[in-house]
Amino acid sequence: MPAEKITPRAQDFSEWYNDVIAQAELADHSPVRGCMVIRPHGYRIWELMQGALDGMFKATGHKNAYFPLFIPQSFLAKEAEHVEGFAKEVALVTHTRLKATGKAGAEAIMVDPDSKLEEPLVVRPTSETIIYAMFAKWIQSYRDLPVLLNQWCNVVRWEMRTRLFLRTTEFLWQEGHTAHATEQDAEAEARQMLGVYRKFQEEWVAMPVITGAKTASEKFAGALRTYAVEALMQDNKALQAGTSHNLGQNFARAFNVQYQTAAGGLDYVWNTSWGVSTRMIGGLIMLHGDDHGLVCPPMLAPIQVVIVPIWKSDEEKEQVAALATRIRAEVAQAGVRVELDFRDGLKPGAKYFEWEAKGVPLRLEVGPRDVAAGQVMAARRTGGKAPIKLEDLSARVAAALQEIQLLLFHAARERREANSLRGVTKAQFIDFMKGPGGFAYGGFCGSADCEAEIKKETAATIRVLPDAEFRSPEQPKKCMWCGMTSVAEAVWAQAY
RNA sequence: CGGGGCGUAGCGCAGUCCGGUAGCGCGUCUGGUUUGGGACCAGAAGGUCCCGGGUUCAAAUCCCGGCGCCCCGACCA
Repeated sequence: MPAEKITPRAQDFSEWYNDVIAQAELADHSPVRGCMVIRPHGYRIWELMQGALDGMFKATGHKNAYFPLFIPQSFLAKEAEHVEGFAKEVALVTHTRLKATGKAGAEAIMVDPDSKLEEPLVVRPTSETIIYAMFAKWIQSYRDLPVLLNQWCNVVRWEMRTRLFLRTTEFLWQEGHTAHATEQDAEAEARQMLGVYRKFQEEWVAMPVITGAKTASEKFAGALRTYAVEALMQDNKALQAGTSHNLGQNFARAFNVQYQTAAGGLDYVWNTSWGVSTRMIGGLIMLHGDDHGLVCPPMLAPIQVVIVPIWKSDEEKEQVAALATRIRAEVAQAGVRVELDFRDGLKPGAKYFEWEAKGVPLRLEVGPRDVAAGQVMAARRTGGKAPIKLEDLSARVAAALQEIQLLLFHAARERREANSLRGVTKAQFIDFMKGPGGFAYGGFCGSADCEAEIKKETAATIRVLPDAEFRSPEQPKKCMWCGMTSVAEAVWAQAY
């Protein structure tokens, strides 16, 4: 049965979101403020994301490495914009020991004042500084370039307000860091990785994205230019699902990452950094979920197919078990992540609801009638139920999964387009942001003041200055807000 | 950090205004009957009522002070 899509833009959406996470057993709030416990089912989604992305990074010539969790406080101070961007949200290690006080309860232990560090250590909010400090040691010659590294790790940002997956105090991510001889090389790398993110999100997450550049006020602290992929959620708020930065020579100067050029001169390297995080899981939930719970795109579904056996008598149970076991083996053999739910004492309907809440894309029901007819009943999480003949079962299952994957992508893209408004005027823009919301395309004068005023009045920000492919056929001449000459088309939305 | 809501059994909640035996639903356990869209009957287990003080013969309930969680705002991936 096709589920009604959830109510957009209400507080209901937040409640629904938390409920999906709970019902699907993805994550929990931890006893530590703002932190998240990712449960096995949720973590499996992350592992699948990691596997896919890691393969794409390696295919583009990158290698994995690991850098420390702790960064000397002084490192953070070396790049002026970077300090400003992160200083107000870092966790610090200032002491290295506790000591017993002899008192009872919570006071039984205290920070040992004698263990105070001379220089506090910052728990990494991102690793540019420590990585470029190392690059300075590793890079001497143009022959050492490019350096193309990635690391999978956790980072900590002490945000005021948190939300499972979307903005947690600690989160898991991947951060790529590269060094290049020329600006062109760095620009090409930043662009290439943005393309990798786009491909991953479209093909794996079934998440249509808009690519483009951030304005000065939205760019990464310390970057020359920031590019981003932006998606539209079902409540018509935008989610920044990944970023790629051309850092220019800003960090190279701050950390003295110099190399000898082929011509014999000395020059600073050009850096890029790029990252995606567990936030993408939040995006997946908000993009595809419905009133029945999570809808996992097959490519990232921890369980792609669940087999639910149905029986009455012992004799039927035996026959059904034989068939269910056989088809599990057959489907698993074809590389599909499949689970056979043979729990006794639960009615089939109860199992359906449970697996739907967990987002399993395809359910195969196997009962006495199917045994007799030489078929199984296949119910799609996206709606529709039809028998599948046992011949070619695994091929048909694979085809169904592929269709579901594509259907999710196309449905999401249609929703995005239906909630996009092009060539907006100021009045339309205000109504749009007060009302349904979505992506608003319009002319932008390039002024940060104008940008700030729009944000203040409508809570909308420029998500990207879209790449050519996403721009409107007719380019705006005037800023939709102030009426001055437009320097670029911009896409606005209220955002997570 | 500002505004709002909340904290009682594993989960969801009632009880708090107006102090007087700790309750309900779901889940769990036992037994039986069930099983093609959330099963039913019978029985059972399960609690520092967030923490610390105070008032009172008596506090989940009233008073004071903490802590934590959720939602909205500012900030952010």
